[in-house]
Amino acid sequence: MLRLENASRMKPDYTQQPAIQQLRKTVTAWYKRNARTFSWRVANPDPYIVLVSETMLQQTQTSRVTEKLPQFLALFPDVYELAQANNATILRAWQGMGYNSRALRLRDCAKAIVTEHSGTVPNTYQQLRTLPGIGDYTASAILSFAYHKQCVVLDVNIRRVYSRVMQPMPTTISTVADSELREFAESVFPPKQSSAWHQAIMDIGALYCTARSPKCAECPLRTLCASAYSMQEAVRVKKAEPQHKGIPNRIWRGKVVEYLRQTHKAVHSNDVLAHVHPQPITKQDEHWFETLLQTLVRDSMITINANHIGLKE
DNA sequence: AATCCGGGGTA
DNA sequence: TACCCAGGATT
Repeated sequence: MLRLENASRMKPDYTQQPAIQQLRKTVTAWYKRNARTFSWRVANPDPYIVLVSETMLQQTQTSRVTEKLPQFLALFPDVYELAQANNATILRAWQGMGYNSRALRLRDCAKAIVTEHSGTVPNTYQQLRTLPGIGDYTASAILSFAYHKQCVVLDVNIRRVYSRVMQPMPTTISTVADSELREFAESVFPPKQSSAWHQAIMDIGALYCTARSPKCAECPLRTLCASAYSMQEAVRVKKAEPQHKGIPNRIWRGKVVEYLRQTHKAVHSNDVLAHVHPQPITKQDEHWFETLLQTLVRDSMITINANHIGLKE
């Protein structure tokens, strides 16, 4: 009796087909009833909208994209409109999204799609990967979600869920190596269901199998998961990043761009500095700021003429 | 393989 | 306060 009880609680062996089938059945049934609803998650999405939404979703929570995507699409309803936008227009439309280089790459991507692909988002991995701003995840997401290609999709959520399900993870920050993850990923997603499957895993990763404090007790995969209830909560060691007065330089850059979004004419660099930086301002602060501005020039976000700064047109 | 790149929600 | 997030490009 005790032996039977233990046996029933044994974790599945995902090198065996019955375990795979069990996982597929559980995930699919859960998703059918509990899928999150998003404006970009529709039966046959416009590939252009998938391109825009997946770019926005890079390192960005769904809640923010929910708000910004409709506004962005109202300004740039198709790839041709987006391709024509200048830097300042794109950067203003990107307000509140963060990682502003994404916005410029997305516009450049639209340009390339218009000039090299007759305005149609490519439907092969190789073609997608040559486009600016499209890496492994976004290429796979477009193929799977927009074109219903049967490919593996790996993002931070899916990596985390797969790692925990397939092997006992000692801590909440532990993951399996990518090579092994891909092998597992290839074997688990059900035939013809790449799109729904990968979005289902992302939902479970976002709702239960979270990075910090996973909700194993409520997770639909708790009986099928090698790591359920058994992970030590841990935190990543983060390396130092370039900063000024305790604030990372990327945040200072963001402050400058945000200020220039609102000032529709060029502003003297001293005024920009005064608006983003606490007083008093030393010579060292001024030198640091000049270097910071040069990185924004380098990244095609601003232009400087006679010490007057504006978003790059 | 490391580093850089936003900014807001959350515990 | 610290940590996290549907990554990608560069070096």
